[in-house]
Amino acid sequence: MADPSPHILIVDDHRDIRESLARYLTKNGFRTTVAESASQARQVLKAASINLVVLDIMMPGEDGLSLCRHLVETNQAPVILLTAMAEDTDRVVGLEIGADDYVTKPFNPRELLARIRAVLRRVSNVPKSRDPIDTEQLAFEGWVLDVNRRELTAPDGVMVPLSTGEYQLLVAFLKRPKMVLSRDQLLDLTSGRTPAIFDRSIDNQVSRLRRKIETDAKNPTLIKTVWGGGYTFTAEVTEPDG
Amino acid sequence: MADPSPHILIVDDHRDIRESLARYLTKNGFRTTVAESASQARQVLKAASINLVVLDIMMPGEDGLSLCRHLVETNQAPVILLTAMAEDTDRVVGLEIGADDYVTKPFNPRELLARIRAVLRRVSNVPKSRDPIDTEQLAFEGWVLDVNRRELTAPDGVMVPLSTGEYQLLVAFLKRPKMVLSRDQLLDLTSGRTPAIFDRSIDNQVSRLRRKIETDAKNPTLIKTVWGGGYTFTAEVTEPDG
DNA sequence: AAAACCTGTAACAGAGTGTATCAGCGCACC
DNA sequence: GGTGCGCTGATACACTCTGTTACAGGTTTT
Repeated sequence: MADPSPHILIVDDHRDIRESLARYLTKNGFRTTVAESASQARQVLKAASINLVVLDIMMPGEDGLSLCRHLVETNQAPVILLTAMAEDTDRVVGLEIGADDYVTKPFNPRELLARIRAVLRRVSNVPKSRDPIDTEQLAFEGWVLDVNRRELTAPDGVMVPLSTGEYQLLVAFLKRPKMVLSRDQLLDLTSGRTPAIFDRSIDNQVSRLRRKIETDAKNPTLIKTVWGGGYTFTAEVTEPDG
Repeated sequence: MADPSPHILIVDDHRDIRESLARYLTKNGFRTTVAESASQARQVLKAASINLVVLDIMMPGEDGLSLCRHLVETNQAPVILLTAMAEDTDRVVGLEIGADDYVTKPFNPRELLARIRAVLRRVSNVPKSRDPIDTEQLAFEGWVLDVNRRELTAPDGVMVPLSTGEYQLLVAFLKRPKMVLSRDQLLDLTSGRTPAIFDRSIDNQVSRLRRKIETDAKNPTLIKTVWGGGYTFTAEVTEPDG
């Protein structure tokens, strides 16, 4: 499969903007998908592999900034924000949150196109400089996590492959060592799912991850349970390469 | 709650940047304090122990560079400079003065986060806070409490796992050795609950903790009952690591 | 000495947690 | 386009944790 065209997700509650923008981008060689709300966008992001999100800040329901924050934190895709007004506040907040660029409405579609290309060029050129978690490796207690290969090397040299879910869970822990993370937080960080009432999936993933990284699963030392609170990753996290 | 995270001081005259940055860093596990001017920053530096300063160069009143020079000369804390424009001059001057790194606005907060971590790693003199509970371990009468792992090692080398409640209770005692703590105080310190009238939960937790750490539960030597007053932790608490 | 109060802890119940098991789903591989 | 396999969420059940209650002491007050 040789370099398919980038897939852009357009999130805007205005039908006009969504569709004309989609048409314009498609005509310029991108694949596009549209969503009219943040929740719909989350659906799409789960189902399809998205290379970039064009996101309206002002939307009914969940705010664009909130979705943006989620995308950045989970490192799912670069984001270009659409702001209704040229408000410096929005711009600053957006960039602080981690959006890659922003465009003020009404915008020239050619300008947006240029910025999309610029962001895609930037992230493909420097895909590893975005966050320490994206860089080479992480280590804790003698373990080494190869972020690219998604596998662990134990202190005794044994290699442990991780499933996608286990990897995401471990990364969520490594990003926030020594913090107590509730099941809802972890669910959001790993899959972006909305927590159901009787959702024990995080418990299960923790159990599976423990089985792989704890020497004694009955007395876990790395992932501690905080009764009534969630879980904590207790080890010191370092970057052996820098 | 143990909080061993580095303490970052953010100095910027723009409220937006100050606060969103503080929020972002806090969410990523740092303690933060903000200051809107160099003079305010000097106040903070006198009062609190700061591990790193994020400092805007362009500010009304005393210049950021001037404060930076002062910090470097007195060796108080590493500095990361925020420069409004990608001006090479500023960069050179800043680094010559002795700043540890610099970031140009508008900046990606994740980049700043990465640089903060890099600088902290480099100086690696992240001093332990003065609060003994923030350190890795505590010891009393031959016992060693591993704060991160939330477990005890008895003088004879036997490991004793603690439940969350027992751990919190023990920490509450260790933080205030030789003080008489009422049940209400302990309840607040451990769970933050409002004391009910016939609340015997602390009695029970004390009983359970005694069963684990006292050699003779009938004649407790570590946790003494103060009749009509509460409980006291009597042992000397030390920090084996320093 | 009797009454009132305080404390220790066993016993219990309800909520929280670990994990075996299973079914559905996606995906690679014929 | 089947087919098999691994992954993941749901479910169930056993087990743990913790607040409540009850009761047997002990201590103080009257």
